Formats: sequence, C-alpha cells, structure tokens
Amino acid sequence: MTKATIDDVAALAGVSMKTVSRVVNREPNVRESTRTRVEAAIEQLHYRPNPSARGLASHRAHLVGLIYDDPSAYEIPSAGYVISMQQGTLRACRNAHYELLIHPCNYRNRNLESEITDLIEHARPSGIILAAPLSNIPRIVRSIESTGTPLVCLSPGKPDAKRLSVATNDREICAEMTRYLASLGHTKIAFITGHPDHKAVANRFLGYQDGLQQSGLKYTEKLVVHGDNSFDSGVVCARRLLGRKHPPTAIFAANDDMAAAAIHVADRLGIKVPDKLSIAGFDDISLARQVFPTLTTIRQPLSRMAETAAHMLIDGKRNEPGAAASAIVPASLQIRDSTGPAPG
Amino acid sequence: MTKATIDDVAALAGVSMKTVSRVVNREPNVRESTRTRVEAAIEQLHYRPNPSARGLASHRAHLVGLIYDDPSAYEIPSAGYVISMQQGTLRACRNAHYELLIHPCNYRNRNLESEITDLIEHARPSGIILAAPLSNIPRIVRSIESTGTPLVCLSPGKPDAKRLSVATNDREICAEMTRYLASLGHTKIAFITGHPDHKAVANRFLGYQDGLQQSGLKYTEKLVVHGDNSFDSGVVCARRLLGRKHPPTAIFAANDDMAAAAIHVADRLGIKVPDKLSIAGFDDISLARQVFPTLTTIRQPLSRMAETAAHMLIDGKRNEPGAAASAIVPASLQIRDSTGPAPG
DNA sequence: GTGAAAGCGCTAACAC
DNA sequence: GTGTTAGCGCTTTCAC
Repeated sequence: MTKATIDDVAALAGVSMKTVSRVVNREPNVRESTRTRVEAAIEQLHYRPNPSARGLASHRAHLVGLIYDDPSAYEIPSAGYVISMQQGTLRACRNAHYELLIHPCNYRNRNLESEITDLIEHARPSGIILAAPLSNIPRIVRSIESTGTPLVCLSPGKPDAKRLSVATNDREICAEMTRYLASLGHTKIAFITGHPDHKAVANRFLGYQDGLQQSGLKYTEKLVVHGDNSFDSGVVCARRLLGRKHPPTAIFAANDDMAAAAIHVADRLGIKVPDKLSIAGFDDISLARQVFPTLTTIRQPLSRMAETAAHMLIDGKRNEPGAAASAIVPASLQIRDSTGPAPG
Repeated sequence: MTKATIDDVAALAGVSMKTVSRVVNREPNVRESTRTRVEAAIEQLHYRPNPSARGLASHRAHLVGLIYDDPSAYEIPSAGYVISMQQGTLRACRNAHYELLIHPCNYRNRNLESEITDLIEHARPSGIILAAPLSNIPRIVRSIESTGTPLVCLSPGKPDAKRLSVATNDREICAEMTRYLASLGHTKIAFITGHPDHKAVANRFLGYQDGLQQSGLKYTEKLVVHGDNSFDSGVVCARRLLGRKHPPTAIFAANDDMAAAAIHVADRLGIKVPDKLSIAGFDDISLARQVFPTLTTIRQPLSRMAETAAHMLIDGKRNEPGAAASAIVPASLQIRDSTGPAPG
C-alpha cells in the first residue's frame, strides 16, 4: 500500500482535488457537509500532504524558522533556553503539520543579515521566530522584514505596535517578587542588576523599583550594585553588599547565576540563608535546584512563549494583514528555600 | 532579480538541465571541463537548488533527521547534549546543503515506533541519526531500519558490524583517567557507578577496572559504590565512601553530577579537595566549571560524533551499500582543580 | 558523456 | 461552493 495522494482523497470523497486542498488548508468556501466528507476520506486513507509538493507549488515551505543566538555547547542557561523554545515551537508545528527549521547563529557575526536573508530565500519558511537578544537588534529585525516573511519577535526590548511579538511580564513579576520579599518583613532589599545590553533584564530592575514603591519602601541607589549576569560578577556584587556595616537582609539578583553566587558568598561569610539573608534570582535554570539552599526564583514561560509565537505565524495567514499584535505570557514565582522571614 | 533556477544555469553554461543536475549532485559521467563550466555558472548566478522541487522529484527530501530522547526543559545535562548534537549535525548539513529535522521524543512512549515511522514516511529524510539511549533499544532501531532509511546510531550499547554507528572511547578514556589518578600517587581509587540501563555508562566502569590493572593496582569491590547518575545518589555514595575508617584518596564518578555531589560532601565533612581527596567526573557539563574547586572530568566529543554521523549519511549514498562502518571519536581528559597528588 | 521528455503532488488563477 | 487547467523546479528514465 503506497502513500495516499490528494487525488486518492478526492476520488474517495467524490470531490475535486481543489476541494480537498481547501479542506486541508482550512480555506473558506467549502460546505460543511462536504468538509466532513473530505475529512472522513483523509482519515480513512491516512492522508497527509506532501510537504515538498506543497512547497513547490506555493513557493513557500510549510515550516517555521527559529533563529537564535548560538550557545556554545554545554553552556548554561543558553542550552536550556534553546531547548525550551524548540519544544514550544514544535508543539505548535506538530498540530498544524508544519516543520521546524532551527538556525542557531552568532550574533557577533558581521554577515549575519545576509546569512539570515539567504536562509529565508532558500528555505522559504512561512514565518520566522526571532529570539532575544537578536530580537533587540534593529538591523536584524529589519533585514528579516525586508524579505516580506512574517516575523514574531521573542522578548523584544520594548513593545512595538507595528510588529508581532511575544514577551513575558518581566517588570510586573519582579515587582511581585519584591513585594513578596517585603511581605516577609524585609525592608533593606538589595538588587543586583544584569547585563546592560539585554533590555528585558533592564525591565527587571524597573520591576524591583515598582515593587519597593508598592510595598511602601524607599528606593535607594545604595542598595543597587551592577553585575553582568555572570556568576563571577555576582560574587563581586554580593561581597560588596554583604561586607557593609549594615548589610541588606534580602538580595534580589537579575538572574540565577548571580543569585547562586550570592548564596556562595553568604556561605563563605558564615551568613545563614535564609535565616539571616534571603536571596532570590530570575530564570529558574537547573542550578537553582542544585544549590543549597535551593533558590527562590522566577520562571520564564519560554516554551509557551515560543508556542504562542509559532501559532501567530501559522494561524496568522488568515488574519487581517495589519493586525500586528503582541502577546504577553506571564511568568511565575518559584518559591524555594533561599527566602524566608526577615531576621530579628 | 528573481532566484536562479537550474534552467538559468544550464543556459549560461551552455549545457542541458540534466548536466547541471549531475554536477550539483556530484554524479559521475560529467567531463571535467564541463563540470568546471557549470560550477562557474552556478557561482555566478548564486544558484542553489530548490529543496521542495528536489524533494518532490526524487521522493526524498534532502534532510537529516535527528531523533533523541526529549529532555524536560531546563534539565541538565540533557539540554547541553542535545544542543551539542544539533550543532554537530548542522555543521555537516550546511556544507552539503541539507536541512536538519529535529525530533525530540519520549522514550517511554508506547507508540514511539509508529511515531517515528510516520515521521520518516512524511518527511522522507535522506537518513536518520538516532541518539542514545534510543540507539540502545532494538525495537526502535529495527523499526527505522524497516523503512529502508539509512540510519546511524550514536553511542549504541555494543558495536554491531551490520550497522552504521558513531561512538566514543568511553572505556579507554576512563582507563586513562584512572591511570592519571594512579600517576598522582593514589592507590585507593574509588568508583561511583552510574545508571545500570545506560550501556555506555557501564563501559566507564570497565575502563576504571582496566586502568587499575594497567597501573598495577588491585581491583576490589570495596571501592565501588552504585549510584544512578543523579546528584542525590552521588551524595549517598560519597558519604558511604568518606565515612569509612580508611577512606579512599581519590573518587572517580561515572558522571559529573555525582562527582559534584562528592565535592559537596567532602566540603561538608571538612575534607580538602584536592589536598586530601581527588575527585574526577565524566561529561564536562557546565556545572563542572561552576563548582569549587573546578572539576577534573572527561569531555565527550558529542558535537563531533553527530557531525561524523551526518557525514556518513550525506556522503554514504555514494558508498557501497554493504559498507557498514562504525567510527570512534575519541574523548579527552579535562584536567582542572579537583585532582592533585595523593596526600602524605 | 550528454540531452529530451515526462511527471513528482500540490496550489494558483480563474472559470463556472 | 466547486472544478479545471497550468505549472512550480527538479529528478528520473531512456535515448543517443
């Protein structure tokens, strides 16, 4: 038994090829009863459209391109991020019979724009999902847009009404974490900022400030130190904060690596966590559950974000063209053992 | 300027379409001078074959399928492994103008065989790379083989002369690590075994025994404890080893998670690493460089292995059909700070 | 060694 | 609402 083609389905359902095509592609102008009959035939023959034939005839492959900055192998948290995004995109693709084309690339590459436009012209994806931090680079975004391929940006720095994007509520969730720390009785809550280039990371800092205000606490620069997202920078920052005469009783770091570093420093200094010091991070990388005590942090819904993005692309063809939209998928607090009531 | 087609190239080179096709596909029966001329035309027009047209005409997409067990997001070391394999496969694919189709799946899924054969029938890849531990499951391997699609197994449990495979020298490199520890003066070298299901992990244990023998040390069961690859099991094993009257001066764990656990336990017990105790792992996950002291370990060349596998598939079409082969890509020792001369 | 013709399985454009 | 007719750009088959 050889594979069923669209003709076989058409013959079985007693309609033309084109009607089958309409049903498969969810196009309008098919009577409900006809649609049902065609669907039954598809089911019976286990018909699935041939992607190559589709691609050839439509000048557009039924695939979604996922473009992201290439993590060096074994690097964390990048690897976890990438896998999450792939998983989310694949979930959306599988239901819709789309394939996923992954394209890791180096954001320092000078020819990145032509590399990406080449990819698009060659593979002709139905749409592109562009992950942060690439989605923060205007020349990359513009070069993709110039090909006319639908684009969804993941975590773009600032929302842009003219573009499709999916983001999380960095700022709000950081405010929530800050309020949570305040609710535990902490009044001196320090913040370790992240790499200044990453716009979403800057939003985390704003959320911290919001949270202080919402809790009736004063924001002061003295409680802010500047890291660069690395574990090492976290060590330096935590030492600076904890070496003071009146150290903070809570430290909120803009990512988990720096938060883990703070736990490490506290341990060296003999400061008990969470009894004397509460520590919170952001990202929920696997390290968060491997440190002792386990780290209270914020989980970004990366997989859901990517899934949402893929759906925008796949379903988007039937939307009005001008209907730019940005979706927000909320992050969530992961309360673990590194936070507790303020001492005293 | 629209994209060049095979006709454009043929016209420019003054040959037929078919000859261009022969050149592009590296088929025989083209005079050298003709080939050169065609290649020049290809270059000049920036011609790249349309994958959809190719796939449609040849009943076979120019793509490589990479099938692996799905890590839950944020799980390490799976994420790092997957990224490495993807990177290696992509390197090979890009040069040859193949695409990569990734297929994470759940190895506990009952319908896995039909899921995979469906995938193959619909996407029609030129070949499949099957990663461990899936490559250790005979019914999966056989179901792929039954579709007639070329298959390369990554780290199959035992080499099989009838199949294509790529593996690393687990056993030899573990013997080398053991000899290295012995060369530092250690005579009581303990081993923490890994999960019994993973065949490659069992080879590591054999390598440990080889290494002892090669160093003139006696193997004794007393120095072996059984873990399951998890950090927690490593804690239990390390406690058992270090709680003895005459503890070992070196611990070699079958993976990095358990080795990191050993470092953790030693720290709690006040045993200085590497002064009083040397610790070695296997995998070189990113945690290996995040623990203190940094972990001496073994790096598996996963990315190279996947690249080799992809090349076997892509180039293999021109080989003799019966030419099964298995490649070995050697692993390497990563000497860091957790190992040192034996005390005393 | 090289070329001509046929057709892969689908969608686009338009007719009805 | 539905069907008809052309191709999409390549590989296959077979002729030379």
